[in-house]
Amino acid sequence: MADRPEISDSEWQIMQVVWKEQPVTAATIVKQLAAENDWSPATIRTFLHRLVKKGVLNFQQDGNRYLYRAAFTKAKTIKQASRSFLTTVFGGETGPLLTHFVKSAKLSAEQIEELKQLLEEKDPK
Amino acid sequence: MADRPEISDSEWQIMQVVWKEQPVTAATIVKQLAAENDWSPATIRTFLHRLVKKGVLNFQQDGNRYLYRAAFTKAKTIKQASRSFLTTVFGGETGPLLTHFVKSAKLSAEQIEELKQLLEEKDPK
DNA sequence: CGAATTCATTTACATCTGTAAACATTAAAT
DNA sequence: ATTTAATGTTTACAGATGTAAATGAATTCG
Repeated sequence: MADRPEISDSEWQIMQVVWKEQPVTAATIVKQLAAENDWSPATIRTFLHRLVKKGVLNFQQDGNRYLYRAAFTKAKTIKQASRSFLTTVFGGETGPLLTHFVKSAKLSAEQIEELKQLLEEKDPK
Repeated sequence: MADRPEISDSEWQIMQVVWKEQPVTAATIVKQLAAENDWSPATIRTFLHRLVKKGVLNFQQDGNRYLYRAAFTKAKTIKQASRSFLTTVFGGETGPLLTHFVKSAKLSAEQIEELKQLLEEKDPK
């Protein structure tokens, strides 16, 4: 439906750790996600394998283990997922999406200010 | 992974029509989506069937066809999907999500104004 | 060096999705 | 009333996803 490599929900969790820690070993990812998600280490390794197969992760051998790296930037991947979500759930209408999230958000004064600033600078179209 | 009835991308398209037109027949949905998505009528009927089975759609018999109705409001369903997306892609951080969408959005002057207004009224937390 | 441990790869399997044809039932047309 | 058309139900099947054990290869410990 969406763009090239489709990343599932579980795989997103893996990727979040990868982007934060890369280059990263499977062991590190297991340490950070196994408990939190009640995943067995084998499950996490399966996800890593699939992500490599999908071309979302690259790796470099280091002794008997791999050092994984994201094949795409987090920004780029977020952009694709966001576009897809916008289309699917909000019919492509960013206005309503923003309204929804602004209403449901808990924002600090600084964040509110920053967003107002961004809106200020935005030229209407 | 997320909340109760999981709605797939294709199913979302069906639901968008249902919320707009309900009560609605399969024929109407076919008319609106078949061409656009290059789906055969049979495919659309499968989606309808699955949505009923998932409890996302209800129906009422009318002669030999069904009149479908959404079991949940669009607002409620959007809310769940949005929460899920926020968690998965933005790690639950609404601030960055808003920043992202504000930056990528094409907004009319009115929309910008409305959003600034909403932010204005928002008490920081 | 052999044993134990650590990784990655393969295999497994149920459920979900996308996609649609086959079948049965009901309504409409002749 | 019989055929035809419309509509829902069942069946099909490949690929994706969640979940994980079995297997094989490499490394480290004794």
